Amino acid sequence: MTRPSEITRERLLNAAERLFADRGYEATSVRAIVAKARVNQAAINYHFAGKEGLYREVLRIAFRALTEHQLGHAEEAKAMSREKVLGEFVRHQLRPLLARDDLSRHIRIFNWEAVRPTAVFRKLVSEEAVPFMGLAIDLVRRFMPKADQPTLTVAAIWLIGQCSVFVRNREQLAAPPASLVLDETAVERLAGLVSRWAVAGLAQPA
Amino acid sequence: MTRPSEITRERLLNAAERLFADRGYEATSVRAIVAKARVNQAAINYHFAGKEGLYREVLRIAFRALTEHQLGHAEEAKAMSREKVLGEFVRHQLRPLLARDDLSRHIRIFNWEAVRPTAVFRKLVSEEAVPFMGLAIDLVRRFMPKADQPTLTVAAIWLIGQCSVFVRNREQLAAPPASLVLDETAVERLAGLVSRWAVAGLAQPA
DNA sequence: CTGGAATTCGAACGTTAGTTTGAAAAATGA
DNA sequence: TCATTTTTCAAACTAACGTTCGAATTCCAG
Repeated sequence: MTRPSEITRERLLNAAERLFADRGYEATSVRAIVAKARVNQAAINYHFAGKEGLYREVLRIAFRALTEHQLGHAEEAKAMSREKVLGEFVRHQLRPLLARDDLSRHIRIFNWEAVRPTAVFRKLVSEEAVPFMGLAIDLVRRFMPKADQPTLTVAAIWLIGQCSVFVRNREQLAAPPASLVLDETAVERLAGLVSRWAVAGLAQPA
Repeated sequence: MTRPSEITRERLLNAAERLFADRGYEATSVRAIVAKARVNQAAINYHFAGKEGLYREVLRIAFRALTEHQLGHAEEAKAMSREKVLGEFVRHQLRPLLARDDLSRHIRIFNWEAVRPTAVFRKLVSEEAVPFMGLAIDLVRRFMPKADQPTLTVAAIWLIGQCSVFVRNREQLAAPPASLVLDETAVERLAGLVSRWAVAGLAQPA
């Protein structure tokens, strides 16, 4: 195999990521992707052996980017106070409320998967989610050192959920009756509130 | 208008609710609904003026059922301790983890809407969610009587999110790496944990 | 009964879906 | 440069989608 032209591949991945994040896998058509990527209709089948193959590749990229970002700060976190680490964790989780960047797109793709997981996603998570869960468990363990493993697992998921409810329902929360304003200062204040509540919950006497 | 035959309507609503809950609006085909309901292909258009009209009706029914259940206990809740009310609230929210009943289906339909809200859903929520939000705000107010309205709103959403992360990700949490067991005793224990954490978070000194 | 409205039915409509095809074009290594 | 491979392209394919249609049937008040 000679050196292939990667431009088409890259354009497809970029366009597909945005469309999958916005509309989910099913509602995104191959024609919409190739139009946005400005490549030929048959390009997806040629480069990814079909729509599903393209989606698998997008999922892989999103997952790697997300966990790498989290795991990248694992070392320096050990030197910080547990409250500080938790605050950073919460702030990072709430970031998609503000920006419509890569991180936000990746999380939105996973939101779709939370409703009805695809087979390819299930496989990906079971293979690659272990280190990320380990990170969250290490964090909550600093608040409840005597808890057993199942409780720590539940606590880690619970912590993640503190933020995801705001991220996931962002659109509805901005509308009545909640009418949340989600500018920079509001998100900062929100991060502070959630952090304090989470700390109080985790740090309580057993 | 003479007395119409309601059987077809009822069968359509029942079949559609199940399919919408399982696959979401887009991925559910009209042909799948009429096959499950064992009625004619054209029945949806005749009775509901199209797929969207049927979905609107399903949403209305689900929303009414969900909020009526919550609002039905509003009166007796006033006489209970705030911790007891919150415990009941959490337990009720976690119920879909166990049973695949009406409640579970309704929540799954709303989960789909959380990812990409349809216009009809947005309208429904903005019109009918006010009393439910008021209920949750009343509950958290008993823990933070001095908080202002925006903080109460955030706290109410936060409380709802304590449970929804488990409900929404039920399928993934049962698989590795979390590997949560979700039988009756486990859910009961989970409800206890979440309740205590939520109480600790809300009741902390400002 | 019976006549008119309500409802059901099977077939077809026009569109869009994902994929396949084979020729044209571009890129590559000798 | 040239022979070969890799990549692009426009067009067409089959299948499924939501909806429409007119005839057939069922229902019910008079």
